[in-house]
Amino acid sequence: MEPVTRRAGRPRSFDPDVALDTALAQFWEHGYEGASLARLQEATGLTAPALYRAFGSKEQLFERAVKRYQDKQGFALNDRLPFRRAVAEYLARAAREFTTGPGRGCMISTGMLATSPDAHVAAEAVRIERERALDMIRNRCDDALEQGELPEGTDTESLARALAAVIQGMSVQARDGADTRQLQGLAEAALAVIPGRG
Amino acid sequence: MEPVTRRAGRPRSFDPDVALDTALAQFWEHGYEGASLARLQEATGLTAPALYRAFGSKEQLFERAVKRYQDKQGFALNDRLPFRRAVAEYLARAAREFTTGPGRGCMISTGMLATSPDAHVAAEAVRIERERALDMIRNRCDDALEQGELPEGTDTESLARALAAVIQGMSVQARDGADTRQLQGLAEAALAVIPGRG
DNA sequence: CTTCCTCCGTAGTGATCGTTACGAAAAGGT
DNA sequence: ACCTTTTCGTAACGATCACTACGGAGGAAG
Repeated sequence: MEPVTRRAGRPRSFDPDVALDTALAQFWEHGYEGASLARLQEATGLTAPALYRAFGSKEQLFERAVKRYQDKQGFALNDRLPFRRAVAEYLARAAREFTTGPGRGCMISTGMLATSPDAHVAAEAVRIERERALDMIRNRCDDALEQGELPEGTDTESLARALAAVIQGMSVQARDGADTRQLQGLAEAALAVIPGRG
Repeated sequence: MEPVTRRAGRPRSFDPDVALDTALAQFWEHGYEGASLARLQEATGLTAPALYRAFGSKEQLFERAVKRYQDKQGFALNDRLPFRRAVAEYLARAAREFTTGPGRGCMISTGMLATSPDAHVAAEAVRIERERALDMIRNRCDDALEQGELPEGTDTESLARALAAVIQGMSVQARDGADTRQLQGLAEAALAVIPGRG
């Protein structure tokens, strides 16, 4: 009697968990469509049939990867901390983890961003436009600071990035089905990022 | 002499500007990769060679569409308004326009989100996770309100959406190359959305 | 009318997509 | 030894991708 009861049949020649982690990294970095099966095969060192036997389909592999991502990287607002502290830690952790690890950003928030090779030029085009929008916001913040509309010492770079993030988040939520009223409420709440009497 | 000097050769049988608007709507709704050439052909009523003669390539068509989007839908922070008012109008306009028109959301912020048919299941998977994350945040906000950590009458739904938007925006900016320090600054600025003595 | 230029759409191109049929190989059970 | 069960990888599958060669049609110029 073996310590591990092994069912009949030829044993697997690879560890599915390792393969899943590798696939997760690919999905995280390149998005769902950007992580083609060819890429997944090369990254995992497995053949297509091996992946399909282990995970069923690309969709199911992605769903498994999302679950795995939540288990490893996911985190919630700390219930034991005061609310403000909990949010602060939450955002600080995001700032760290979005810029380290296998992929950049959050796999849930931007896991469907196409970054396949042939979408590279198009992705660059919109990235540049986002940069220009951020510059526009930052310049307006600088002007406001100069005109005394913002408290002295205001970090306009961070304020501009926060405002840009609000817009970008509104766009994500609009895609997810949020209606005008919900986004309007979001916008009014987000207005509080502007420092000063208000 | 004609009022409009027309160059030699067979004239175009369609209006490129109309075709561009139609293509823009497709890109806006389905993203770059999701708007396949077959889809663009069906939407515009043009053949593939016609599109290529007029715009060069799919990439160039997309870049033209992005420019057109900026011309039509793009807007800046109003320089003539007080800063806070300008931001308020900016966000309010976003709330309206992200939920109306040809596509949902902002084409610049989320124009690369894959929504092609075969990515639908995967997109739904991460959408559900975003919903769960939003629920988690909203519940924590409700708890905070009950415990007196937030001012009475606080709109927890809007506060939760604003916090979720910050995370989603951080993810976008991380993908765009923002570093940990920049995101940390963003996070600290965004912390001001939490109402109450701070 | 002929020539020239441009646009027209049919009918393909090769590449890549996700997926799988199938025969060989490697284990357990009897 | 033999059968069963499962995994192995080769070699495809049809569909779709972005893209284009090419012969014909429609206008302007000589």
